[in-house]
Amino acid sequence: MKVATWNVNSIKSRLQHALKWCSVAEPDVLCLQETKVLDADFPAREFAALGYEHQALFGEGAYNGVATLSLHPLENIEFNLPDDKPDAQRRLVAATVNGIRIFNAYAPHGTKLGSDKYRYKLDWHRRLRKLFDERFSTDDDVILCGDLNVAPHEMDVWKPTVWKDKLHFSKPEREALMDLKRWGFIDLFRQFNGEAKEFSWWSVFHSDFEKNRGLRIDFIWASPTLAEDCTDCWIDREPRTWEHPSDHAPVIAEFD
DNA sequence: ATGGTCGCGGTGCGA
Repeated sequence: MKVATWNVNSIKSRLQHALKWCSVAEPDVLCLQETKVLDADFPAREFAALGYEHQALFGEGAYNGVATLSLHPLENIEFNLPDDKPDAQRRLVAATVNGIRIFNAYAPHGTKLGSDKYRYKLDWHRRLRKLFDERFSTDDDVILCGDLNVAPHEMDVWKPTVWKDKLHFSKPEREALMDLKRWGFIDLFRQFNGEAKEFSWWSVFHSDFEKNRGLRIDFIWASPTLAEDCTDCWIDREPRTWEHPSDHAPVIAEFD
């Protein structure tokens, strides 16, 4: 089984990229972030035509939004964090596929260090950790994937001296991300790629991708026993080279 | 070293 995550930065703008990539990469489950579309306007038929007829949609009009698309049935679909209000930004959808509980997350950006939105970001990571503490054991088969908007280590940043104390790499953000991971998650990309400097995001400015000035902020994390069943995990930079790309590249994990 | 780009929606803001 293949699980993929991709921040598409508007599914309406990226539909042809997403369909093309799906038909080649053939993920069983595709977790999308920043869909930026109401559920009623999501291009559901286009994905169903490729076999992704099981869909958990959780979108807004212009911002945020997540969607989990699957070749296999999605069970027990849940939205957002337990203590989120009904009108909270739509950033999280969970579903069970083949016995695996998959959380598809779009963490807050944070906007600016020290801002209210920055504090909301740190608190969002904390509340997500709480969800796993309260609801799951590390013996369960759990995946947390998506755009977590923080680069954990220096090797996940193109130039750590430039990014020190910057949004996405500040100490409080890295600590919040590490605390979430310490629930028991294994970073599947790192399980197979050692200290490789590979990135999943480059700014929208073309020169940053051309010069490979990126960050690794998109992840597929798995609980320990599930991580043992993972045979590979990689970042596919190809769609980032296509015309009018998302600023993010997809990440894929394969399981036995 | 600086400034550079999109998406949304119909102007400037968020990323």
